[in-house]
Amino acid sequence: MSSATTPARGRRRSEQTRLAILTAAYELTTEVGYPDLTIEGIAARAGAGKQTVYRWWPTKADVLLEALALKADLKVSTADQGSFEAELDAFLQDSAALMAFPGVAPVLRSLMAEAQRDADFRRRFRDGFLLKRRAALETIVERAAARGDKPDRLTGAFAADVVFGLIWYRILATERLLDEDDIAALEQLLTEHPGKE
Amino acid sequence: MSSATTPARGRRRSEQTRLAILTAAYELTTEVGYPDLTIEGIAARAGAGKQTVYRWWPTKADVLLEALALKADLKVSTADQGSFEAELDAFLQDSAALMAFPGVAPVLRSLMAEAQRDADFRRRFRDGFLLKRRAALETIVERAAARGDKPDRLTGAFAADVVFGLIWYRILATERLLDEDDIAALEQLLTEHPGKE
DNA sequence: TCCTCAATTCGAGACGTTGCGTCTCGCCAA
DNA sequence: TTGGCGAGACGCAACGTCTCGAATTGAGGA
Repeated sequence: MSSATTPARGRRRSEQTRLAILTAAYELTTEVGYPDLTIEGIAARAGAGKQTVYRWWPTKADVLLEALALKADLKVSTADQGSFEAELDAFLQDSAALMAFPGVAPVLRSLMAEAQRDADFRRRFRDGFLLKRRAALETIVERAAARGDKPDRLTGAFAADVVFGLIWYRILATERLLDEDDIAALEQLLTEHPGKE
Repeated sequence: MSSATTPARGRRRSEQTRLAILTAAYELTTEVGYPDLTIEGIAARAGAGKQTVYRWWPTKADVLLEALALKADLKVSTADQGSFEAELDAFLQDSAALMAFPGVAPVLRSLMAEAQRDADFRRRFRDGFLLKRRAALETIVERAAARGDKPDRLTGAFAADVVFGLIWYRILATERLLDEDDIAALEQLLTEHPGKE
């Protein structure tokens, strides 16, 4: 069960080929679009065999998911900024910047679309991407609660639904990215203290 | 440009076949799932020829979009209820009921996914479905503004982004439907009057 | 130390299958 | 006479699997 039981005999996986495949997938998506992205095309562009791709990734969506993590730095700011408002702002700024990174929005659209079609990928996408993003935001809300900084009746889960709901709805249903006004409106909505002040 | 210029010569379109195709598409989607839904399968189930389907709908997604309108009553409550809160509640209750209607959530998932892949369908889906839903909610916000009932700094567009963002994020990224607690939390979020009270 | 063998990945591409969207046919209704 | 109808043949494209010989790596014997 441990790695010690598998001394890794035989030829090792080529890291160079792995990177070539991920890069080819990302570039091809921006060039021809996700529907016309094929495993065959990825392999050809990367100078690899089809079997090499199929050996390591179950679907083209999984290739793209890993390529996204490679291309765009997916770490989000969850550092303690002293106040709920400051941390929420940092998180939203990071998210907006990520969305604005070239090619990211189309790739996210494609991955979410694929997650609706393929139940297995849906699980991998949720565990490997969506839930990680949620966890980051919920950490901020929990810290605010411990700090006594959190608006009443606001739960981490609901805050995540609202924030990611807005972000994803913008990506999927509109063509608009998050701008400063959106971030300001969202912060105002979530940081109000009803019944106080 | 008017219908008078087309005296409708030749055999008329069969309404019976149209309904059979829409019903077959809706049922097949719930049975085999959207990815395995094919025009050939729809035609076979409906006892129609492939060409009959292709003649009237450009893609299977368009068939399903029309089938959705047929199966689930898509009208939303925009009647004047006297207050912003009452109208928002009625709208959210209607939306939650629609989502809970058998087969609606999977169909909505499929249509949104298809809209990410096909730019032409994307436009039809937006104009024929998404924007109509938005307009209904924005009507409510505008009436509240005229009534002096609207929270400060809340715009119809932003309210629509938040509400539909939450609904769609729930459909696409989670498996949870809107429940009463969600509706209550959303209403509280949107009806607070910061700086007043 | 050196050699041989098994294990594993690699690039390349052949293969059968599937569903696509178009086209054609004869029939039928307005 | 015009155009929708059911039925299905047709060529095309991409799928995912399989096979091939070469390259790389570790294990174990000489």
